[in-house]
Parts: sequence; C-alpha cells; structure tokens
Amino acid sequence: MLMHNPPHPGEVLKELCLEPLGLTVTEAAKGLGVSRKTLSTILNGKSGISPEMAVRLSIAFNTSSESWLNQQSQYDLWLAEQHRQELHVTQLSAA
Amino acid sequence: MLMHNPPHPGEVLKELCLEPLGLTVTEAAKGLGVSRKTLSTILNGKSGISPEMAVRLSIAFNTSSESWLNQQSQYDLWLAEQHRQELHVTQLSAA
DNA sequence: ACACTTGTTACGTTATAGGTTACATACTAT
DNA sequence: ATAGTATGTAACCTATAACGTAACAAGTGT
Repeated sequence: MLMHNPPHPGEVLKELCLEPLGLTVTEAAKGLGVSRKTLSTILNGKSGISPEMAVRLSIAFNTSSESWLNQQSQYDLWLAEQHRQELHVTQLSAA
Repeated sequence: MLMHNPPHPGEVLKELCLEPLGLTVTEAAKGLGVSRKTLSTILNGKSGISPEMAVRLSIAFNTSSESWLNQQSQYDLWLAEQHRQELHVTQLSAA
C-alpha cells in the first residue's frame, strides 16, 4: 500500500551514518571511493542509491547492502505509484 | 548475504503469471500497455523490471508492486555483490 | 499457402549515475 | 583581512538502460 512519502535514502544516510560519525561529505566520499559530487547529490536527494553504491555503503558502514537498496526501491515505488491511474493497464488475472 | 543466484524476475513473471493464465506475450503486452518488445526482453532476462513496470504488473495481475520491484532489487544486488572486492572502499564505521 | 506468435535487431528518444572542473558561498583559524 | 577548508551546484562529458516503432527470420498451426 505504501501510503506515506518514504524518506529519501540520502536523508537517512546523512542522519544515521555521516552525522553520528562526524564525517564530512568530502571524507565520506573519499572513503566510499566516489566523487564528492556523487555523494553530495545523494545526500541532497538529487540522485538515488544505485546497486553498486549500496554495496559501497555496506562496506564502509558495516551494514547490509539490501537495506540501502530496499530503501531506494520503496522511494522509487512511491513515486511510481503516484501515476497509477495514468497507466493504461487492463486487469489480466481474476480479482 | 545473498549466496545463491536469484532468479531473474522475468522467469518468475512467465511461470507465475503468463503460463498459468495461458496468456501469449502479445496479449499480455497489450494488457500491460507496453510494447511486445518491452515485455519480451523482460521475460527473456534482457532487461529489468522498472518501478513503473512493477506498478503495471501489480494492476494487471492483482499483486503487490513491492514484490516485483524487490525481486528486481535482489537480482541487481546479487550482480553488484559479485564485484565487491573491485570496489575501493575503506571502512568508515567501527567493525 | 496463410496467419499468428515470438525473439531479435536496428534505429531512435529519454533518463540517470558517474566523472572532472569550476564557481560562489560559507565557516574557521590565524 | 586572509588563507584554508567544506559545501552545493552548474556545465560538460560518458555509459547504461528503459522504452518506442519498424522490420525480419523462424517456428507453429490451419
């Protein structure tokens, strides 16, 4: 169902990983092996977490890559569900 | 952890939705509101299930869009995990 | 022979992740 | 004030991917 606007994974990343560890964006980007811009756009909700980025986050922060990618999926799905009625789809299975 | 190669969502779609209902690719594509090629490449593992496609599938087959997109995420993640060591990432949190 | 289904290729468009470079802004310490 | 650092972002590039149409070859069934 997914009724409520899920938070962008970038917010969660900032609040749960960077801030608690006192990491700057520059430092974290270096550790993750990506450019500062790439991390910055994620943190500010301008781009999403790719499968590869999920793996990077799992290594750097000792978490599960699944949790990161699932958060992104929930977010993407919430956006897609907003246009449910504009999709011309007909029922193919029994209700 | 995800040790085993997860099935491509296209296989699941074919076996769990199209075949049980006796639907041809052409019919299903029409019902989903996409081109025959788009559905065909998904069924044959040549392309993935997008968030919008997950919503289409949820409408046509009366399922949850989450389940479709999660299957795709698990698949994408499994692919990404194969290159874990090639990613130059340093530990940022305590082990 | 004819119709239908299918996979696939070729050719487009559009979107997005990622990189580098550069700029303007802010904060901080000297 | 000045130097250093951190940040967001814009411009420009590349690569990948989803999607469309049109066309073809191969298979199947009438």
